[in-house]
Amino acid sequence: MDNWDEIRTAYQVARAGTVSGAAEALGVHHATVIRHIDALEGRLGVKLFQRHARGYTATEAGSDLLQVAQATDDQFTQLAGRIKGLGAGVSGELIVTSLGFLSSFLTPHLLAFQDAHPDTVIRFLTDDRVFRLEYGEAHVAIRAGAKPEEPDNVVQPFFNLPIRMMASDAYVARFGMPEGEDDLKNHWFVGVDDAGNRAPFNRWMRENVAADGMAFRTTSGRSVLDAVAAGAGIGFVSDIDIAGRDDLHEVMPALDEWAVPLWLVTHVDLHRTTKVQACLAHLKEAAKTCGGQPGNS
Amino acid sequence: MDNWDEIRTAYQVARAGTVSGAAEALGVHHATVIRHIDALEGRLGVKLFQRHARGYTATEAGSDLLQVAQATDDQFTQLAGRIKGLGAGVSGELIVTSLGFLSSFLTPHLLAFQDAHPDTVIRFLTDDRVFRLEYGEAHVAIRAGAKPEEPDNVVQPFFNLPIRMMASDAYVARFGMPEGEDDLKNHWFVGVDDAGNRAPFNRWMRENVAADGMAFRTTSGRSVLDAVAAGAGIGFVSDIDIAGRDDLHEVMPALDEWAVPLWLVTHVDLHRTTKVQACLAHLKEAAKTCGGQPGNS
DNA sequence: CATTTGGTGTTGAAATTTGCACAGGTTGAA
DNA sequence: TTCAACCTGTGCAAATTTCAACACCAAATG
Repeated sequence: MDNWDEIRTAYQVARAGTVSGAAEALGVHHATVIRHIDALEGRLGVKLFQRHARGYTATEAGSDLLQVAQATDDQFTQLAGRIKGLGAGVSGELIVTSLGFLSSFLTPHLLAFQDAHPDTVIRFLTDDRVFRLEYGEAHVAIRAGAKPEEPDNVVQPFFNLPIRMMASDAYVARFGMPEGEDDLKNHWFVGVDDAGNRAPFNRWMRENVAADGMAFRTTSGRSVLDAVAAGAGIGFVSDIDIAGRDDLHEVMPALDEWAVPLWLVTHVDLHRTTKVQACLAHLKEAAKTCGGQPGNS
Repeated sequence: MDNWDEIRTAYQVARAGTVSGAAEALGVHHATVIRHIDALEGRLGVKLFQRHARGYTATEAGSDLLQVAQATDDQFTQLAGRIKGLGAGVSGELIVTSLGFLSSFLTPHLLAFQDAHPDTVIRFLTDDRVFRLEYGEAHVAIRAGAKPEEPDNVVQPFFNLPIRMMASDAYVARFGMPEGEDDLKNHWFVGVDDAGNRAPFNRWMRENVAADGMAFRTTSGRSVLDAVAAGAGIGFVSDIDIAGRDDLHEVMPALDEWAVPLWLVTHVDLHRTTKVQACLAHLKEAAKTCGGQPGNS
């Protein structure tokens, strides 16, 4: 049963009882309607209507079709309403993804967003791997580091996450606080064990701290925080991880170049939906009020 | 939500996951599929799919459409099966109509037909008014008299119903049997009170029996039979009404010209369906075996 | 009884849709 | 790394569909 449009035409004919009426309802010429009916009957091998001078009356087959098509029409109308509402309103599922270390910062704001839009169900995915927007894995992704340049992705600056050089109570008790920038070379450091890591604060560390000053190397950013907290050495910690802890102390004033740029990334196909727009606006507002520096473009 | 074909295209894309796959399934060019999707999305104002190099993946709206369209496709497939079976097989409703006086003859044959085709429900309509095939009031009509010439009706000869000149026991007891054709003018007759009645035996009666010989005039054929049976006079009765009665006696041998031609009439739109054909075949067979004279064309 | 109205059905002309060929991109394997 | 396979996307020509106008018929109307 191909050519659903002909079924729709036949449906209107059955409803109106006349070809002309159906043509008007469909907004096409009545000759078109006649041809559709003829084609459909020809393909089915059954007469759907009995023709007479005053119009068409449905045969059994025609009434059967009328019923089915009636239901279909209702379904499609509802579907169109749902879909349009889906695009226009803020409802349904909203998938946000980011690297794991942003979770503690993002979660409260996402919850606030869900409160503001009760019809939405937010799924917040964090993983080490990068979720691919092209495959519909997420609506909004927060990326860190260099500006993503993937095609079909629209990228907006989120904010620059300040990174500070921190030492824990335990470290200070054992080794004391560095006395200014020149004293740093006499201290132990904790860092990421990845020469290719291009984060600006890591580059700074590689350049300004002797390699034998690295007391502890880890592979994940999360472990750095744990190592710093345990007193293994001085390390770079983001504002997010610092918040609410008083066992960490800033070793020297943070340099702007250390800050990690964060990006809001969406797929071009979904970027214009009001739902995604609402989410982006909410996140940007959150970044503004929570003291992050404005992102660079 | 107009243009159901585009929904069907979108459905196939959602199913296949690629434009090319959908195009192959639909038997159209993949460019056509892309244009359908674009048009549909444009009209809905919502992206149904996310495009990437490996194909299309459905968004929420797309998955919603997939579900609805899946159900629709099933519905239409079932419908097509039903309709095709409806035309091919002998099932469903079969409406037969005739003038009332043929009821006693037709009913047993229609019951036999229904026995032979258990899936059919026969509706046998008899009325004085002529049912109109053009409006779908009946599938098969049995007409009497002159050959119907309505357009869009296909007319086949059924059989010639013999008409006999009969007198009842009661009449013979009072007035005796006419002694040959010449004696008819000395007897009483029962006839239809309608000068315009063009039935051949009525014309014959008007020409060969003095007007004052008409003892009893009625308006319906049924009443003639009752009047003859009651002994009001001699009258013309069809073989159908004579069958099984032994209180009626034939006054003189029936003339061929008295016979009433019967016609099987169907609407051209329904004539080719196997159901109608089966019914016509059955009725013709019944006419042959039940002693009717072959119809004239 | 002529006339008007509202419908079907059919033809050539126009417009839209479709198909084709090719460009450009990505993925995965050699 | 290169290559091959596969998919999307687009300009242009062809084919199909649609439109417009008319003929025609039947029923309603005066």
